[in-house]
Amino acid sequence: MAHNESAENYLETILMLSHKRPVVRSVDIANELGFKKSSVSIAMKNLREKNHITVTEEGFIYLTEAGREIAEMVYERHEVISECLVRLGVSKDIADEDACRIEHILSDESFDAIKKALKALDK
Amino acid sequence: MAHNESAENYLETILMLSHKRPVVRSVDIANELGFKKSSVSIAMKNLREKNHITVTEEGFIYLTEAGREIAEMVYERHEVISECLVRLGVSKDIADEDACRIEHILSDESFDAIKKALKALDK
DNA sequence: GCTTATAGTTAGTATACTCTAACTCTCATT
DNA sequence: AATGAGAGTTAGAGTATACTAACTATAAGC
Repeated sequence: MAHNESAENYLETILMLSHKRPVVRSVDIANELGFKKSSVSIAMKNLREKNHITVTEEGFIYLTEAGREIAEMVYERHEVISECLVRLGVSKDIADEDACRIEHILSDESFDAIKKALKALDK
Repeated sequence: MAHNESAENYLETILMLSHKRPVVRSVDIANELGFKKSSVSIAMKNLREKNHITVTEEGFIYLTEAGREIAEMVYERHEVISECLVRLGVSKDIADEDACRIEHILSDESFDAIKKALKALDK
């Protein structure tokens, strides 16, 4: 993974918020992540320029195909890593915090290995 | 863990190199990490100011008590995380690379859980 | 003694990311 | 109409980290 940690995190947050609400605005992202709206504004500008999101006149934010792909990949990583830690006895909260950081830096190979191990446990 | 990722990495590298060679110099660290010597020079200055290393007149670098403690903690994390990934089927090289990044951001709780799980496997 | 290689330092640059502060725009209520 | 809340933007600052380029100092070889 390239070092788009910040961008990946924003995309993931947009995806998560879009599951919870009808529309997602900059201010919702700022609240969710605990960032200032100016920071989010700049981040959204960058995501727009990379064609990872589109923003309507009303300020509603939508993922593009490319953006959604990244967001869903990161989200899946989050779920798998968090689940793995919880299985090892880590509390849900801490597992989520750790997953939030690890999801961006883990190699594909390691991710696949963890995913496979979890699947094997489910059988 | 505070965000001393870079400093932690330098300390860990000094510890590793000190296992392989009689003395450790800035240039050895630069070669090991693939950084420019100017970057290492600045990093060593910071570590000196934090009393994590001492540097002799000849330019030999030694960990202080405080520095060694951090280095050994990070090193142990590296070993445990890498071992965990290898057990899941990840190649040694990739496991090492991933461990290098995860070791700085994993919570104590998750680290302990992984360590415990590995120990249980060894029995 | 002079040249070259090796090691270290410093100054200034670049990137990524977030922050504060100040501004605009729109809408609702008085 | 005027005030004020909510949302978004921009400019400028600050931190962390590594880089290039230019410099110093020391040691080795000719």
